[in-house]
Amino acid sequence: MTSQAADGPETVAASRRSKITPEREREFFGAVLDQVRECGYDSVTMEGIAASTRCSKSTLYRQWRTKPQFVAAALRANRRVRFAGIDSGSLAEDLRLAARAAGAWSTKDTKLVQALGHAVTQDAELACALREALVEPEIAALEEILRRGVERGEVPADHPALAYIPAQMFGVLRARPVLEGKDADPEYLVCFVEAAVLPALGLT
Amino acid sequence: MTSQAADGPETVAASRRSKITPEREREFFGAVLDQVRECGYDSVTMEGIAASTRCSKSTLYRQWRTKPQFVAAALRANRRVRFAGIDSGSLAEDLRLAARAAGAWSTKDTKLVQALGHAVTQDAELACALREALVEPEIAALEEILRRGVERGEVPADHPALAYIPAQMFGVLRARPVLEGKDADPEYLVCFVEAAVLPALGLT
DNA sequence: GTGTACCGATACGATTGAGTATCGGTACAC
DNA sequence: GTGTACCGATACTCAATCGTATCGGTACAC
Repeated sequence: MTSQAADGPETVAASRRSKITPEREREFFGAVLDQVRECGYDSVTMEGIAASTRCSKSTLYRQWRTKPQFVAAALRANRRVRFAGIDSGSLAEDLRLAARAAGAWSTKDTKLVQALGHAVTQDAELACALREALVEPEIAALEEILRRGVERGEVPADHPALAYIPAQMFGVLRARPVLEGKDADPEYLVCFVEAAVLPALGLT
Repeated sequence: MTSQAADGPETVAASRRSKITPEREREFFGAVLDQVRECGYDSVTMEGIAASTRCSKSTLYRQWRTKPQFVAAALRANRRVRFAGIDSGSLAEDLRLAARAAGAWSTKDTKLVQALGHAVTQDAELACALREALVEPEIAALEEILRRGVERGEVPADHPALAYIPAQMFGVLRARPVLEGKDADPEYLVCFVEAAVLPALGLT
């Protein structure tokens, strides 16, 4: 809040460039993502965000030039690795843990992907931000889990099912709400891993 | 099949109730679905459809009361079972055939689902039409395939992987474009079935 | 105390699209 | 020939939203 007074020579400009604190920014970002999840990208309005965060439209347009840029910034700021730090020493257990973690985020993430699904085809920056925020980090983490399993010799490196695991996890996560009207909760995903993924890999 | 929709105070209506022939109607429906796939639901305008089919907005509003009703009608008219008639006598082969068929439709279907993904949460009729057109028929057909396999004794009725097969097929279909930027073509899906689905079921 | 720079409120311009209304033209029934 | 009912064109109403501009207020620098 009080200026980070240990900056460079241009401290004045740097510290007072914007009066919007990181907390305040997170508020904006949280509001816009909530709105997107709830109403869809097209239905979100800058006026609505301004009203719900009790700031003015001017502020939003001053900080971020346009609506897609604003949403993209919110996505990037929300970037997080859902299953970081999973490393139990066993591939099967890692996959179960990953399933559980993915299930825990499933409601919010799926809604976001769903809501942005189309907007993404119209704005390249938005598409990029979505990939960076919700797709690539998780896929990379999953591949890392698989890589370690291979390295430990739990499964052969050229096992044909390996390549499909990320798509399976991702797909089932997104598909269940459509098919069954229920979110893919942790239990569902763990059962899926045990019933389909592990057997396909030849694990227990 | 005949163009008679919901409207008839009986009468000679059968012959001249609407001058719109079934062919003409298919033109409208084709145009609107193409537009939806290409630009998304929100970006589709009744004016645009009218212009691209060289009819007048009045005609569209006379036949279908509102935009969502129009799109829903188009979806229902487009209803088709992608893998009807698959029955090779072997579960593994049936699943391969289903994968091939699903892959063949994947580009158009996935775009449609993607484009309507959000609109569907705002209009119940649209949601219903989408389910009826692109989700339920295929799931039902797939379950029928599985049922026959169970009946033939190829796989036990309570095999835990069975329940996840529809979600997997559907999910992988929708997930690949997001993860790899490529459509899930028939070869990809067949490989998936052979690498992951059949092994999980304990089929060669 | 004075200046600067950002904030919030609000008004504004411009565009766009849904849905309605009007009107002339025309195919078919009788 | 006359009537009916639908079609296409077009003008219109109404509402929403993007993005800009204006203006007063205020926190901080000096």
